[in-house]
Amino acid sequence: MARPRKPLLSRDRIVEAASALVDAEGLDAVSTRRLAAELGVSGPSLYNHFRNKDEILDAVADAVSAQVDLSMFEESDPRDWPAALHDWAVSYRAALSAHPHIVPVLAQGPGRRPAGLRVADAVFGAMVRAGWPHAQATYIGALMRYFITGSALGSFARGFVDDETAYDPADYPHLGQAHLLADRRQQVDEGAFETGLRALLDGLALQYEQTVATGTASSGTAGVTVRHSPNRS
Amino acid sequence: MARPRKPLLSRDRIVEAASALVDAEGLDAVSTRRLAAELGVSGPSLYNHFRNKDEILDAVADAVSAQVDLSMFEESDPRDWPAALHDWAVSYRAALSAHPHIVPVLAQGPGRRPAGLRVADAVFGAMVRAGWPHAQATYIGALMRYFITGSALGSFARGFVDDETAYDPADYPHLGQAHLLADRRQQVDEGAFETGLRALLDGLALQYEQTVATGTASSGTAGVTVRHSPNRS
DNA sequence: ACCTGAACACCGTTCAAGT
DNA sequence: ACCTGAACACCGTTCAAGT
Repeated sequence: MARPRKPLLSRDRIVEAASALVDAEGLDAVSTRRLAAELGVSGPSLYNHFRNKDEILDAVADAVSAQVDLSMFEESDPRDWPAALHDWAVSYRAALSAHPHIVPVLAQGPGRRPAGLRVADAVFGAMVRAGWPHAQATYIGALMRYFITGSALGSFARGFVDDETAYDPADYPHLGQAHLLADRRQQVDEGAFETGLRALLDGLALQYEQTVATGTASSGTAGVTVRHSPNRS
Repeated sequence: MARPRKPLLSRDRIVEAASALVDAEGLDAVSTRRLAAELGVSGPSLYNHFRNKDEILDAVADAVSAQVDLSMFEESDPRDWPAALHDWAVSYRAALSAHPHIVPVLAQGPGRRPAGLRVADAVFGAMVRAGWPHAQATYIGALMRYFITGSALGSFARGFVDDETAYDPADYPHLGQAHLLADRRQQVDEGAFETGLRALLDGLALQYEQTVATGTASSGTAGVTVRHSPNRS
């Protein structure tokens, strides 16, 4: 069985199998031999479709980026940019949370990945339409990505170990044992993400008021359009 | 030379050599054999001092965390918490930027790493002293870490490739070629970090006013103590 | 206690050979 | 064009042996 008349592999099939493997067993479980076996071929076959293993993992990461919803940037009023950013951030985080093991790859800059670049491009375009100067629009895309990928990667939930004896209260007087319970940790992640996202958007709205809204054709000067509730408690 | 009378290795010596190797050639360059060779011993010797390779990399990451300045949380007025958070964030980012290759390890939650936990503990304690409820103080420590590690990890500067043909303007209409120049990229990282940090702190100050300052013994109700300049442009 | 060499079960990648 | 087995130069880790 040297060359079959119909190709056994395709880039899509490889990415699909790699994604499943990453999700099920983590990044370390992906070896070219193991992945090939999962696809019923021998190891070197993969090199007919990808230049190397890193390119496969990049494609897996990009498939996740492709699932990020970008529709809010086209559909809504450009002046609702905080609401659009909010919804986008939530969708982005949801996509990453569904595939936590690939986040380390995805977090390392957009690189050459098309879907990652498409995301960056959409945010930038929407911020420019909202009236932000080009430089600031770029910053916003970057800083939002920092926060979102950082939260998906450095989650409290994954960071701690389920061994209570590992954290001596004498060493960390403020880190109560309560933080170390598994379900409490997930609460921390949710709360920290929501709190941080709200702060980020409120802070950006403040900068918008001070630099963009004043002196442009923008309708009202006060309150901008902070759609997301500024405080929920 | 089976066992020398004076040990050839120590945890510190191993961590030092591993740090140097990571900084010079990246994470992939660190193999137990290579690291051992650098130290003048054979591969398996390392296992007398660390349980496995991951523990070595954890120790390298923790050594970076240990360089983060925490003095601002003890020295300054607790009500100056935004200024303290700001200075801490800058110091944290500087420490990570000096050792970019280990950030992926460090970003994956504080885990068992003592210095990482000490950082989390210091921030939490300072926020509680500033009057934040325990839950919010935890969130602040987590969300700041998200942003800082995210910015160190997903930097624009490292994310792009120095091959102009890789980015067809037809595919990404808003991503101007100017963004793709190496020095421009570093500007983006700096600007995005500063803009994001300012937004984060402004937004948190807003939440502080609305939830903490009102109804407590806090001195003034308006303005809190936003030391960092709210706008520099 | 702390180092060694040998060994085990793996890796990523290249390449000539097959159709 | 697309798959194969063989081969190369590596891995992380275990373990008996040495002092």
